Amino acid sequence: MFDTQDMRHPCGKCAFYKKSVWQPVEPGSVSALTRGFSRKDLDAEQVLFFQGDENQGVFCISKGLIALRTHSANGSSTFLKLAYPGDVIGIRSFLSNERHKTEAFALLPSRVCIVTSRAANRVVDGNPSILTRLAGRCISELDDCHERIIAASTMSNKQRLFDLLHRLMKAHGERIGDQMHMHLPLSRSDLADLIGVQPETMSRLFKRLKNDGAIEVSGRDVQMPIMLPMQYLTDQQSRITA
Amino acid sequence: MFDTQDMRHPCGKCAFYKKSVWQPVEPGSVSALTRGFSRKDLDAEQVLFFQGDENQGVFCISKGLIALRTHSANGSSTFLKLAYPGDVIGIRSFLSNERHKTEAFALLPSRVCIVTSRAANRVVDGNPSILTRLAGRCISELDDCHERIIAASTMSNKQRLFDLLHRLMKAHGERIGDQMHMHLPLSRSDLADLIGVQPETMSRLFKRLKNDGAIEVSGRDVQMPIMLPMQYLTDQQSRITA
DNA sequence: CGCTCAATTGAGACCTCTCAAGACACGTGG
DNA sequence: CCACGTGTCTTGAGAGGTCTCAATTGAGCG
Repeated sequence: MFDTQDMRHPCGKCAFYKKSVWQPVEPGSVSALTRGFSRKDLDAEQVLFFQGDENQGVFCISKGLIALRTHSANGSSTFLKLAYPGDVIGIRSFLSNERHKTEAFALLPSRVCIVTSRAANRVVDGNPSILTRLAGRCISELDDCHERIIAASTMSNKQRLFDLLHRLMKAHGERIGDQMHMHLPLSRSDLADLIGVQPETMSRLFKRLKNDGAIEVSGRDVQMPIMLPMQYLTDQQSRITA
Repeated sequence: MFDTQDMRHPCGKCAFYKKSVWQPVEPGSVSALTRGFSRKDLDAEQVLFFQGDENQGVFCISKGLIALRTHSANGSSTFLKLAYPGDVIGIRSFLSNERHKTEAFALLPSRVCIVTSRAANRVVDGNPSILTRLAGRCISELDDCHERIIAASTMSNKQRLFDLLHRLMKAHGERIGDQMHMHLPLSRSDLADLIGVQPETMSRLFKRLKNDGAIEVSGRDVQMPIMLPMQYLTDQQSRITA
């Protein structure tokens, strides 16, 4: 058994300690981990690493919201992931020892915990089970990507936007009566890069959802009923609620 | 240094031995590997595993072409990957110990080498470096998925179909004069599931590429010039040829 | 007020979907 | 040999969705 809190372990005080990829480690690895460990606070809009940067370590999100996006040669950009507290980013670049293929920047004021690649390598060498957990995170990412590919080719953009808003609502929303309310952490054109449409189309998708009565919108404030109308339920959601 | 061929290792005779995820292993692990090792020949259309099956092991493709697809509740299906000789499939399900989320079936007569999950676990326990290589395969898959997500949101379907045909041509084509020729290993509706459009649209995309003079088509036989016209070059391709 | 940036709206071209009907190759049985 | 399925692929037509370019609105801010 391992403690769910351990003050000698740099992640000991973290709310995500139980699920940490750096836990459990042998007592001998804790000092190496501690030496290579640091925290960093990010303002909204601040960049954690750029596309093309060398890998400086593995980042675990402690607070806030980090977006991963890539810029293409033609000037367009695509959001690949929204990373929430507990998520680990930079694994791809760390394990493959390649430059970052994505840019990471904060959508909200955030805090990340950093383990330098050198320390991470040392800890992994001493604790192979860490690799299992890192691989597990890769698998989760892969599952997310697969879901997204499937969604992109089987669902309409309107549905996918609603799904996205629904997920954001679960993460950022608060209940007001029988409505859920949130302040969107993304601009319209960020949302467009997430769904894969042009900003103008995003604006029109919002309008259509509004006309359908599925959501209420005012700027970045969004409301939706707690009980979702049938036609907006994803298979997954309907399975859960059924 | 490790031999590129080792007759005691079950993969010793394989053309992909050098890149095998099961190599190098300690001599003591070879016997465990051998005990859990088998080969299987598949006819075209034959299924290797179904969506929802328990993981029976890790599969390495030795010959042929295996497609991974998922069937959704609404009846539509999506191709997630074409796996060529040297590729390893079933890693996701093996590492996460979950049921297969995809169906694997042969598009061409194929041969796969199978390591049972029990043997794979044993070998991994004794050789943590195997995990690094398995994780490396996950990373590659992740990169592929990211590329596909980016392509889906930045390129037209016509361009993406051309890219796909171009990649298939590199894998299956043969040169005839200044043209490349191939027999498509996939039906039109499989191609549609790969690009994410309806079969009718796939047919029309072919027609447009034909009208553009980019390809020549007759049934499943496709020809394209070795020198690609400028507007069909992907950024990646033009970087290579530049 | 005037500037700037984000967001919306309009118009027309183009693309994709759906449903339906035809074309084609390839079997099998008469 | 032909007629007749069967499954794949193609084509047509209309509705609806998306893109592009351009103009407009709206919200901060000096």
